[in-house]
Amino acid sequence: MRISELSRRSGVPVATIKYYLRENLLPRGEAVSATQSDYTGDHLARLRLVRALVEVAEVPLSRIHAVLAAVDDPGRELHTLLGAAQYAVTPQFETPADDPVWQRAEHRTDELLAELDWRVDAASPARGGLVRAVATLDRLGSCPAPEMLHGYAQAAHRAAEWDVSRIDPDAGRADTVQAVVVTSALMGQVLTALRLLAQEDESARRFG
Amino acid sequence: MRISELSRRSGVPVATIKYYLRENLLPRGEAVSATQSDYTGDHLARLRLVRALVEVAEVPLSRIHAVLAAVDDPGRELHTLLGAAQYAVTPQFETPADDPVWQRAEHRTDELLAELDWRVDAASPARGGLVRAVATLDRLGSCPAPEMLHGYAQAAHRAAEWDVSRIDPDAGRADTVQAVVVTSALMGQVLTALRLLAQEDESARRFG
DNA sequence: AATATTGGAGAGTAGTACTATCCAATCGAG
DNA sequence: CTCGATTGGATAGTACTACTCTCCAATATT
Repeated sequence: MRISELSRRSGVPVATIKYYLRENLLPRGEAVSATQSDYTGDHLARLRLVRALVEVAEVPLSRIHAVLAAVDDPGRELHTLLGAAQYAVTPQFETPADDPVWQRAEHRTDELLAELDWRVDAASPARGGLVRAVATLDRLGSCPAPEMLHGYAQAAHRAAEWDVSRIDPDAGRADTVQAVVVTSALMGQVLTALRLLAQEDESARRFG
Repeated sequence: MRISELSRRSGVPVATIKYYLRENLLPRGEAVSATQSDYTGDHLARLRLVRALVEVAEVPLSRIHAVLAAVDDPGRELHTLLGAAQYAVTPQFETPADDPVWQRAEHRTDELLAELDWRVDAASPARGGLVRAVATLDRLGSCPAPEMLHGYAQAAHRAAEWDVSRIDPDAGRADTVQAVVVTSALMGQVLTALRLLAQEDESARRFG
């Protein structure tokens, strides 16, 4: 298909598609002539993936690069892909060196992970994000109780079981890889939205 | 305290504090003279709240305005505050009019909410976010199974119970209000991070 | 032959969140 | 009391992201 059809079928303006081509977020179509390239269904699927990550998961383009590199790397093992997808969609930040609040949060986090017996990388961006959130809550005087963190961890574990059970290692690689990325990013939005709705319901039952 | 001390104690540059004063994200200190104002502990707490929402919860300043308006409204009832906090921290977007995928997602969402017997506002931004995420998953060919959505909903409900149980209606109003906002925004980050860590653990156990 | 589309490149734009500079008033150490 | 530092207030400038627009020559379509 030509670029105008790709635009029509995806709903993405031609100018934006050209921008993605320049930024290597979308591979070039096969050149048919000096003024025409042929785009395939794969291009359409890739474009939809990029738009889903940009619009819905709100992943910055710079990190979508990393996601796509992982998706396109044929040598990547399945169990490292999830880590790469997570790494790419998780915001990065620098950790303060000598902050007593931070160190306390780090200690509480590691204690929690040890009690749960979760095998996670100490350098995982998700661990950093958890430490930061706990430290921030602490600083605001709303430090969550250990039981609350455990309750949350159980809820998170339940969701994660569904996520991982969804991965079919025997399916075609390209499909699996995209499913992992999509699950990681978009099911997170689903969980967030469901939590807010559950809050609304629970609050109405108790106080409404 | 003076502005320099407020800056030192919060870690926020003086120029940024001045910017927040201009943008009405922070109330002005009491004027002592033409070149000096007095800032209190309340200013420090407010500043920390704004920074937590900006840095950790990644709420845009425009929406922090709405959060603070809800926090500062003395006539606001408790059970409407959570809604306002949610509304403020949830990204807005326009819904497509005639999109069969969207309508299917909307139908599936309402069915789920009906089965769960959750009493939620049909105009809730969280409901819109859920519909959008489901529609996007569908469009990418990874539409979640109803059982998976139910599993996620149970996980979300478990987290929400902790959130709501944390609200003490008898505590001082200002504290309660801030706790609600903080819980809504920052515990969401905690849940997200815990889900990613649980994925890492679960994936290691199954495939690692 | 006339009109439209394409690939490609470059510059321009809109929005967000600061950050820097300037100024006159005033504060504070010596 | 003097003189450098600080403050409130205003204005302008910056860095970054994600597009969006314009232009061109080479095709493609009618």
